[in-house]
Amino acid sequence: MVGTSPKANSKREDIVEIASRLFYEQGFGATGIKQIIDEVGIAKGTFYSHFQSKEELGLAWLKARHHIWNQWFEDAIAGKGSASTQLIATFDFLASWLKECDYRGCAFINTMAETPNAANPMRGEVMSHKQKLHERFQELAGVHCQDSGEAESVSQTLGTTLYLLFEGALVEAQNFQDSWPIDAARSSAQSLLEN
Amino acid sequence: MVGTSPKANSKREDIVEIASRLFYEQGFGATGIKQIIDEVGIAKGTFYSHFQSKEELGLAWLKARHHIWNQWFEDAIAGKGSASTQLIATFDFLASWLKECDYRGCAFINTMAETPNAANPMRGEVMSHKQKLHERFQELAGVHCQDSGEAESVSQTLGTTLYLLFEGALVEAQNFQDSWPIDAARSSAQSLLEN
DNA sequence: ACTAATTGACCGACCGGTCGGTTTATGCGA
DNA sequence: TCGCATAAACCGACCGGTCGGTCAATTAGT
Repeated sequence: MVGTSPKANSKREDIVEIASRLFYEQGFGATGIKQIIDEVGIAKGTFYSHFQSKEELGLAWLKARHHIWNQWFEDAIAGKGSASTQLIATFDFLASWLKECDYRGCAFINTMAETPNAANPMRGEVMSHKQKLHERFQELAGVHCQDSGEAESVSQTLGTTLYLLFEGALVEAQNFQDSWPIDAARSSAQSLLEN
Repeated sequence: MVGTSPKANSKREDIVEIASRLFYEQGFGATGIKQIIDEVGIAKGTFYSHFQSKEELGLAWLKARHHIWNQWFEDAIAGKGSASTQLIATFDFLASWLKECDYRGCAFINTMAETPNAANPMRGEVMSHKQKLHERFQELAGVHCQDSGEAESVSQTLGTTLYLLFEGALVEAQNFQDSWPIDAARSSAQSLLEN
């Protein structure tokens, strides 16, 4: 065989895939290496031949999570018509995603919560992820303001406000284990978007 | 002496006080009993004569935190004039509090993040705290709407929107380790309050 | 036969929690 | 005021288990 037939996951990918699920469901700190290697079906030493440390695996998790989550986000708003329709669709996406994950919340926010040390590299991944999401909201708001003839300065403010509502709804849905905050945020967003 | 002169803290209060600081700064899961008793200056057995378990101490922490934080909140908005002025003052309070705690964020949100098990009693404390804060925002919004002759149905929506902005700003200030989200939320709130 | 990958026993440190023993405080009869 | 019994508070060694991480030995692939 040249190159292994059905392109099975590499062992490193297996580790990241399984660790990602456990880190998200249980938290990074609460998940031990033992559980990860048991579920992957490898020995401790094999794991440490792929990763220098648990933290390196944590970084790989967050990097992968960033891409997967962004994909979900973009898929959910793609081809939804106008920018304002897309912005509203982000709240529908939020509701269906959080319901599916049983209101476990955002991997990045949860990780930041258990990472008080400013020097922890995982913090950088959180900030970078949120930075890009914020920019995406501003981009969508920018298109909306162009569509409706608003000033550019307004779009910055609007994008940030919608982003804060999105994040607020996300964390409150987790706190209350219910989607009512998302419904409320969606309504607020609708009011903000109709001039 | 009748009743011990300067009314020194009871040992149980000492434990809660010190544990509260450590739980908040480092996280509940990341803080060990050992560190708590060392800093209080008591032995393990003494601790377990005051608390059945670490979780019971965690509950005592959150209950105490609820009262202390509410006090901060109320003190910061008391005597600020109209309800709309008070609502804006909540964002000023948010900014000064988060700066003071070095953007460690909300003890309840952080605890929820590291508590995926739905049966964990600490979750109830989080939900109860946030429920009351949400109600407080709705109450303030209700007064504002009365002042400005708005309908009652609007005040519910307004209170929830401001609450979501408040919480969103709180968690994003933590993510970015900066107060710009609070400034942005304050501006949004101001727009929402001037009809 | 040689190399690369994999193994799991093992390391010291720490986890939450228990328990038998010791110290300290109190009450009381004399 | 003293001696003593009782009880409450406190102590820290110790429990089994888990933590992240290492490494010499073994296996598998070529």
